[in-house]
Amino acid sequence: MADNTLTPDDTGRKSQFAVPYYEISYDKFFQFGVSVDCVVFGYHDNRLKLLLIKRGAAPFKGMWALPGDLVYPNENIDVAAQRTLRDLTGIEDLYMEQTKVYGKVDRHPAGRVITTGYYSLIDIAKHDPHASAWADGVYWVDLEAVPELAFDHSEILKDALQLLQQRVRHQPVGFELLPEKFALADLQALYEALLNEKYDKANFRKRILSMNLLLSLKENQKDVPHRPARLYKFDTQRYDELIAKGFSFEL
Amino acid sequence: MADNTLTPDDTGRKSQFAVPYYEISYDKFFQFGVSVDCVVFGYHDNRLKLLLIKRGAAPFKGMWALPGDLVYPNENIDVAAQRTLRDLTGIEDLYMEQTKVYGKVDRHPAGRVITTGYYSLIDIAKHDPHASAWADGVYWVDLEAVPELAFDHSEILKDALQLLQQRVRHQPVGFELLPEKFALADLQALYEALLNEKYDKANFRKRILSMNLLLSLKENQKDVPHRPARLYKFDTQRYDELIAKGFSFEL
DNA sequence: ATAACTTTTGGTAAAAATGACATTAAGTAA
DNA sequence: TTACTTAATGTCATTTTTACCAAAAGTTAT
Repeated sequence: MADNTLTPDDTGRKSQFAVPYYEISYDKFFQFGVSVDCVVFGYHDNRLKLLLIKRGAAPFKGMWALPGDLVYPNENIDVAAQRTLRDLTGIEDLYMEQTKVYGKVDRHPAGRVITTGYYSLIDIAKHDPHASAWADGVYWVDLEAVPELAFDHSEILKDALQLLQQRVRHQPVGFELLPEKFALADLQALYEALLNEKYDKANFRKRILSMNLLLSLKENQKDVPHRPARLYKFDTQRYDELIAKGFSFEL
Repeated sequence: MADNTLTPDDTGRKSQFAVPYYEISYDKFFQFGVSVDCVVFGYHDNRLKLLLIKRGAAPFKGMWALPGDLVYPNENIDVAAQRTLRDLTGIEDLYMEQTKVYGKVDRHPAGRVITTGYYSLIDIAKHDPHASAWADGVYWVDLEAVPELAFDHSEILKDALQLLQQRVRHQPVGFELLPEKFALADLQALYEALLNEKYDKANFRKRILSMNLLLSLKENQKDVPHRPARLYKFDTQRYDELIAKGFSFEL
């Protein structure tokens, strides 16, 4: 727990390692809990969704929260983020990226806990999350309908959303949210949903195709009540080549 | 210190708060040290510089390192970053922004310490750093000449540099590095140094001025052996207005 | 089979942004 | 006054972006 009576001078500490560090007790400084919180975005039915849990225990029992957990003292934090999501939802090997650190003194009622936000994108169809022991359940919630969250999770979400929009514009991350095979109109609808903008269909097509990042498949849409569109898939290999040459994706 | 014999199962812990959190001892989880490390960029003589300290004590005694320190248990981490820089260099109220968290288990020889990187930009002429108690000294080092750093600070620097270039392109942060009043050629030289590119002088001028973010002063350069250029200053108010209208800076 | 309909797909022309370069202006130094 | 240096402005060709049109290709209803 955080010692709220400690002030910087109470330690009598003048400098970090003025004498060999192993001769000094820095116990006062080694009292932090560290956690990770995952902001997982999904996409379905033309809408952006967020993976949330309903807290089954105090504090904030009954409130919605981001999936997160404390980090073990012998665990890398990036690994902890992966583990948290796996334990909670069964989802493995997800691309995750740090957003920010949240380190206010009283952000957690159980003591001094600093947390790192991670954001991730997945194709909902591929992953059916299941509830874990300590959450009543895990749900995909429409982003528009997300209520106030536990802890400072609303702030974490806000920052992650901002990063997402950044990334979507400058890296081809949008493809993470789509099935392997997709039509250009699907991709356009996704970008329009993510960025709250409208694009001309013909021009969007030209822009995307001119990047040479999509492989045209010999396959069309099925079960659509009109002319089916050609399906494409993202060309990872080509993307890596282009990046190596200094290409930078811009929408 | 980190307990390296602890494994996730040793705690017998199944869920974060399955019973009220205050009835459980989570001591095992509250053993982290937390630190901040500052990547401070400065600009002088057309060259980008980095603020470094020479470590006066173990570990990594004698090596170059980023200015950084442990966070107090009752101190917000953003505040800790400001304090560290103030104690070390006398520089106050600096604009600082988080870069990333570094949370590998064995990144610090004194125990389990996770650190947050902060980057900042300053006009060197305005700030003369002075040595503190626990560092031999604080120096501006030419970025090209930065050697291998202590801890994982080289990695922190690499990430901060990447973020800097990002920011420079998409936000008008470059102005932080220049004096209040500057000529367009100064600004151009700065951007060329930051981004390793060359611009056409006339076109750079048009591009920048068309953004309407600079106030033309009724004042010229002094002591130059040729026609002195008009001085400008950054129009913060106008920038805020534009941002409010959804304008986004792009170089 | 054909017509009506819907969406894909390929194209074109105007407008806008970019980039290369030339010219003029305004100061300093001899 | 002249030479010199850099600032500042202007022009123009090229490329990129945008708006919009029309043909093509499938589906559904008749």
